[in-house]
Amino acid sequence: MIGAAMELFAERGFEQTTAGDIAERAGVTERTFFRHFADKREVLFDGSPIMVQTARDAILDAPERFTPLEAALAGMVAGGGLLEDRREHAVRRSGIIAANPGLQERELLKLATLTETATDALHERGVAEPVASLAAHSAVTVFHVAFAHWVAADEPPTFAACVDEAAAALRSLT
Amino acid sequence: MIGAAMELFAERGFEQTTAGDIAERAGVTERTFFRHFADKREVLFDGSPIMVQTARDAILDAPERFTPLEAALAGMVAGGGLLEDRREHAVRRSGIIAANPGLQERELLKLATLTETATDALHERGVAEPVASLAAHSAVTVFHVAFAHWVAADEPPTFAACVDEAAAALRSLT
DNA sequence: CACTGCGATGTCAGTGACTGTCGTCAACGG
DNA sequence: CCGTTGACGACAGTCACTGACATCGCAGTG
Repeated sequence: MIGAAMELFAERGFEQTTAGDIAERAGVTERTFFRHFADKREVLFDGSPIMVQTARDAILDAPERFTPLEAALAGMVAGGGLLEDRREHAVRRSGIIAANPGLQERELLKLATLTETATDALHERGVAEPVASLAAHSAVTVFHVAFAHWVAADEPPTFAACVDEAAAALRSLT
Repeated sequence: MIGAAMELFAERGFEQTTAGDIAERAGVTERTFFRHFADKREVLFDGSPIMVQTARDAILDAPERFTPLEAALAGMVAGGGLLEDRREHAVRRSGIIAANPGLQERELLKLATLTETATDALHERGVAEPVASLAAHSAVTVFHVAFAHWVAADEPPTFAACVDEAAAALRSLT
């Protein structure tokens, strides 16, 4: 079903594709489509909960000596690592999202839940406010910038390398 | 029209209010409502472009000696300053948004355009990538955290004070 | 004063995203 | 062999939003 949707979005664009179109190509009913996905946009964000969970686990498993920001960044590297072997898919998906404001909104929401989850994980590590929120926000910002760079690059670098690069730039800010 | 919408959202919630309801209370047609607002959510984000513009101007007007982050933060203080004398409204609005995921999505999108505008303004100041993006992201993060604190506080502090506080915490991260 | 845009609005019909409900059918455990 | 359960199709309904066209008030112009 996700495959059918991505095909159609690539062919005619997101708005020009109706939920019925996707369902038809997938060989099911429109009603069934909405049983699997809360709304038309969700079909592009299927793996998001897994990534968030992975990031959370990595933050909790990070060595104790790590600063809050370092722990949060470790989570981003772990989460982004899931994309490492599906770069093709990630690039196509990212192109579709870039072409539609509504999808960007949804992506922002997913990043926000990543931020919240990271904040909670830092709390569990004993980090207090507002440091936890700021470290989580900063780490997700780094993730965002790193992802953009990783997707745009011709010679694909390691995702972790992109994160390191963006994190270094962040440190140089203050 | 904005007043009518806020009343209804507060009375029965965002989802339980139809565009027709808002139009009726405002004494116009549903069609007219959609001539003034691109969609039902936009009615809560009317002042956003002005705030973004104010922030942009402040970034461009900041003293040359300011670092990129300092300039971006000056923009956030200026933008947030617009809310200073309408705190009541800001608090009610923020409660409505917090109660609805769709509205949070839209708010995130507005923050993203603030980030983009700030990035562009930094570019105009001669700041290069990825520093410009990261400084803008960081400043908007500070804005976000500061705003949440400003809205939640019982004894309302100055918005600028909230920004300073959050910015100090940010600096302590690295 | 009559005439002429023109911008804001009302009216109406239509599309598409979602939702609630009900019936069917196949897998599965007892 | 039978009751349960879960996934699905069928269908009707609501609501967000859009395009097309008619109307109306108002400013400027002769």
